[in-house]
Amino acid sequence: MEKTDLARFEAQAQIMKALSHPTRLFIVNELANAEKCVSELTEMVGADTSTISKHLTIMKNAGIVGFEKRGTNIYYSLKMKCVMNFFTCVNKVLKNKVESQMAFV
Amino acid sequence: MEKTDLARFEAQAQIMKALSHPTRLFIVNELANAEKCVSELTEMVGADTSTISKHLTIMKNAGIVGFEKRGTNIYYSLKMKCVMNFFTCVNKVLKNKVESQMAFV
DNA sequence: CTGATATTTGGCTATATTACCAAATAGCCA
DNA sequence: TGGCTATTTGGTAATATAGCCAAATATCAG
Repeated sequence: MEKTDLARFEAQAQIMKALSHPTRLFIVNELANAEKCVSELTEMVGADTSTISKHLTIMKNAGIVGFEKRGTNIYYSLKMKCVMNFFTCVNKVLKNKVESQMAFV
Repeated sequence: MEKTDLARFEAQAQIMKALSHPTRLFIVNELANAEKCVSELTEMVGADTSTISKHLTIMKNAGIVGFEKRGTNIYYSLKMKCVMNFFTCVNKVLKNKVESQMAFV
């Protein structure tokens, strides 16, 4: 594998990794509808504020979400809109998996 | 978060996770061109055979790749074709990241 | 400035992932 | 059968990730 290719795959993998956690996927789905502040997301998820903050930092660093400070709140929004199309693709794979499991019944 | 939603996000996260490693992304890209057996991929990556085998198992379980046994070889192929579109999306994010870093120079 | 709220950061523990080596398994051919 | 090649599986050590608590930081209202 070429060195430049490796660097590209590592960069891509970092973005994929930032999308590889149930809570972060939940957040992405929420932000697809509307921007939300940390406390709103915290309440929706039902975890510690610091946990949500860290999840948001990971996605912020990956370039998936953006943020805007308004007063004491920080509003996060979905920057990577195209990720929503991919979920359709992922759901297709899940559907196939379910069907192939059905075949054994 | 609803219980059924959580289950869906967990399932999606598992697929994303299976795509969150540079070596696995390399393999996906190779398999997009043509099916390959484990030893071919092993040579291309330059890692231990068992390492590649485990990467392939992860993607097989996620439903990302399929396989076919022919003689002593096992040929892996890309099942989740739509993932290739997503790489375009991921590369857009990377491009934005590079540009926003340039802004500081 | 003080107190109250919102968010991030540091520290710690538990768990998960990765890579390599060694050994097991499977198919093929002499 | 016995040996050869291809692949998977088990074991282990190093590293990364996730969650919570406590503490730090920032903004606002009085």
